[in-house]
Amino acid sequence: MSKSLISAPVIKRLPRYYRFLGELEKQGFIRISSRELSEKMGLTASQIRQDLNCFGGFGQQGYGYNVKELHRTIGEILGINAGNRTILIGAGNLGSAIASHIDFKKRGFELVGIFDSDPEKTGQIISGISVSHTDSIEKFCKEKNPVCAVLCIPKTAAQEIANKLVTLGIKGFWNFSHYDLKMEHNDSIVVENVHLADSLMTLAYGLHSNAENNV
Amino acid sequence: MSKSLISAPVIKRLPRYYRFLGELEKQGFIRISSRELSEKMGLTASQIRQDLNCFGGFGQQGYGYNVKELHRTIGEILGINAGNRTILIGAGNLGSAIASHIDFKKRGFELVGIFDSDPEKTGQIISGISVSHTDSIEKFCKEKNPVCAVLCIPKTAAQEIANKLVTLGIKGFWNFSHYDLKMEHNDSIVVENVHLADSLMTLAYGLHSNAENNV
DNA sequence: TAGATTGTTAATCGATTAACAATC
DNA sequence: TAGATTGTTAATCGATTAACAATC
Repeated sequence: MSKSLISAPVIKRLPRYYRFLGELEKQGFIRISSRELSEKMGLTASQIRQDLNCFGGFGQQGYGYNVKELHRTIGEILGINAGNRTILIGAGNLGSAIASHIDFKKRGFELVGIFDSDPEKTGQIISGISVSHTDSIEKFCKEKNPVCAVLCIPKTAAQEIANKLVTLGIKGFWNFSHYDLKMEHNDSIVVENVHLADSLMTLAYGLHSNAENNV
Repeated sequence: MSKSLISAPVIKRLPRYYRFLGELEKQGFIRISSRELSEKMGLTASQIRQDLNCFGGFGQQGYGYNVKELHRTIGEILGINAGNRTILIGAGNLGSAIASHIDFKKRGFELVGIFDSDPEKTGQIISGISVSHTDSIEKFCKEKNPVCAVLCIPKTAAQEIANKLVTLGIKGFWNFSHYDLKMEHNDSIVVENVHLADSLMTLAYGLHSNAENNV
């Protein structure tokens, strides 16, 4: 068990801090105060200090934070160097795009296998990896022990495949299947659901409500 | 102006309600109580009743909610039938996948144009639409008046293109560019940032923190 | 040292949950 | 009618913001 002691809102903000600090480092910033960073990010300085202090005192009174050091530290906290071995299931439009477009290495992952149930896709090379048939997942997992799976499959198949993958040792899911995976009674499995359609509908609401109010 | 009176957490939950109700409708449910729905969705019944009552009293005491009717109503609230004319900029891996994979129609959008700065891409057909060169965006907007833009371009180009699109009448952005668009002093523009890399890093954190705690 | 800015505690704000009267 | 379940108000909880003493 042992749920993280850090609250979800804080964790969700970490990648954004990481992103901004990386940018600042590139731009040559050596140090930055919580106030300066808060203005750039559109947060309060208080929140930044509270957030960072969940993990330790990374700043220095009267000086601020060392940009490079803080960037590196947050990367460490996020697990940027974990190299989690990862498989991707479903080499359709979206799956292929995710495989090619996302820099897994930079985010703490290593893409080691791509699978699809369509025999026509088998053998295709995506992002330097040859697509295998889903039938071979079990064998692959036993040999290579991946810990993470990206699901780019229809929602009807998602839960079943996820359950099977858990028995094969998968500990984390990046789920694009328009379905909320349920991993009941199993706190050791982490799931990140990406609901692109939900995101788009939130945008629809924004446009709709603005239009209604003649903004 | 006129910021929505509904809080962001509520709005973000609407698409999920919509999804679950659609599923229930398909499964033949005629009515459902807040308690029953709360169990299926992993929320409290209180929250569901509070959320729905932001928009009106859709239920009936002693009975619950009519599934079909509630589904339809939430769709209406989200603006599922708005048919927002939409252009997509950046026909790379991700852009093409989004264009093909997302059912824009079903979410209140109509994809009417795809643009890329690479002349090699011009003329390619993606999701039934011929890719045009970005140089022609201005002309296109003046003729077709799209209201929404999907940005699948590198982060370095995002802000500049977005600014230009705003002058051409674009009111909403679905932004995949790994960059937080800033539309200052302009409440009439809505932005939905999709940070796939941030999502992946949140997953990295989950795996990392679980591993640390020997879960 | 004086000035700046953190780390941290206390106050506020907002969101979630609980309770219950209204009512189908 | 009696039972069920809503709509809504009140209580609680947690997250954000403000304040300030500690300290570089």
